[in-house]
Amino acid sequence: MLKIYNTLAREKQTFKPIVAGKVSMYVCGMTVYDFCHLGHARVMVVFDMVSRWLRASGYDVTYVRNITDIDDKIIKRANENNESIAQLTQRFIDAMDEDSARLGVIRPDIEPKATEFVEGMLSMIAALVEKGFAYPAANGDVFYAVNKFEGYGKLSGKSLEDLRAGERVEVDSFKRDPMDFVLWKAAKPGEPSWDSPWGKGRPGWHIECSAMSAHHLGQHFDIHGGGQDLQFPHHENEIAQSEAAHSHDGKSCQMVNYWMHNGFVRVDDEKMSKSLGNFFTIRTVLEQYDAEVVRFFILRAHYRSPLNYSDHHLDDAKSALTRLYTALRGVEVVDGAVDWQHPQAARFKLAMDDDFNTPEALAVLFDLANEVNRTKDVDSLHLLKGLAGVLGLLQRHPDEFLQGDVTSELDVEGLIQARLTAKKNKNFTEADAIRKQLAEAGIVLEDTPQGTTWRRA
RNA sequence: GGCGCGAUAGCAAAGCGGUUAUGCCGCGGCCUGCAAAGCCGUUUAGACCAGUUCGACUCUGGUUCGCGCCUCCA
Repeated sequence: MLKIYNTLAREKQTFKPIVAGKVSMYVCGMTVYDFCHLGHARVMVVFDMVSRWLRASGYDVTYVRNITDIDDKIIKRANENNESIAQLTQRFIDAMDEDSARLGVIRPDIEPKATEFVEGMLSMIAALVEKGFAYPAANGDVFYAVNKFEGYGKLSGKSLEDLRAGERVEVDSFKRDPMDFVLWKAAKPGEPSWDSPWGKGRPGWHIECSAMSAHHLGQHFDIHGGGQDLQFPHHENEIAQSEAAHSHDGKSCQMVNYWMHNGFVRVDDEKMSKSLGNFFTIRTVLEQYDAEVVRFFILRAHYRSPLNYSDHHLDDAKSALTRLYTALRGVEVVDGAVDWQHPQAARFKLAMDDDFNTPEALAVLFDLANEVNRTKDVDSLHLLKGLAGVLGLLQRHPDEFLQGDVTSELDVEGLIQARLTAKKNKNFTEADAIRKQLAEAGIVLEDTPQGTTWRRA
């Protein structure tokens, strides 16, 4: 039985889908004005893992991840670059697709773009105004009146009084309450805009997710995910918008049953973020590390824990993954269904069902690798590959992983043959010299009863 | 200031009220011409102070430290 830590309840809860056998899941995706960094990689990989596990558990999953393709930063960046907004966003959507594919992320079923849903947002804003949850201001903006929504703060555990007392509440004279947030922004000269009952403008950030999730998954759906930093205000505001807009006779209806938030990627114990400037883009990291190593690195920590990024940790992950691939080397693995009756598969399932405990699930993989290395047991071998596949790992040919990123000018096979000849002639000095030469090129030789193989260091 | 999360061996990271986590690194052994890989064994744990308990890394309270949200953020 799957248990999920629900931010809304602040505890693990048994997962019960709204419709038996089906799961509707919405995850907040990227604002596409720059390359994705490792923090984005974590969201993509974590919720990819979640959707894979739900599917492996037999659920029919509809996974929606949005693309924010209109906002202040996009407009600013497009102006700076002297390119159109459409050009800019498409460029970074393509880059994002490329990065996520390399990380082994299966594309979400639906990837709606904000600009394609402005109409839906406008009708939702209209409903909010009509029901008294929102008001047009004198400057042409439309604001959400937080004090009209009873449950405001229930996700993030904040109270309006505490929020108002905070030091960093923005002052905006057009708001009735400093905590009110914008649903519709009046267009400034030169900005892209859409017509609306309140004049030309563009949507606020939060409304897009409310409109798109309702359109694709309905007013009430199972799982909503995103980074921890979206908990407040973004997700709090989504709830306020959706539950108020969809309310009937003054009774609000629940938007989401399970809220999931993944932890941050950190650098030197600080959150990796754009504003701090301490971010590493996915593509930069992939210049140095195999994408599967990065995926493994992410899944190695529990999704809610902080994850420190450093070369040392990536090196460590690489060594660990090498161990798993080494166990698969030189043996035929026919892909087949996982036998969930197997004790180790049962252990894996128990771990994954416990709020997606991937570190424990990976420990099962290592125990299986040990079993394979010891006994060459075929069931363990298939299970190792099968279970790893559920996590999107270990699906390449071992040699591709173990030898893949070596680009050597040397004739590796020729040198291996020369060394074997030298060995046969007991000329160990020569044999060791060849091995040293290869080692300096980053190639490690391994003599086995079946012959000599090599891998990159 | 308000709210929340965390502190596990050299590094990373889980479960668990009593029994080997796991990976990397180190050490010893087996294997090997020597290595590598693998196998076997092994050294390093549970921030601090109380309490509950026959027994706590695991539960409770406090202290200290770290991090996050309260502003755009995955």
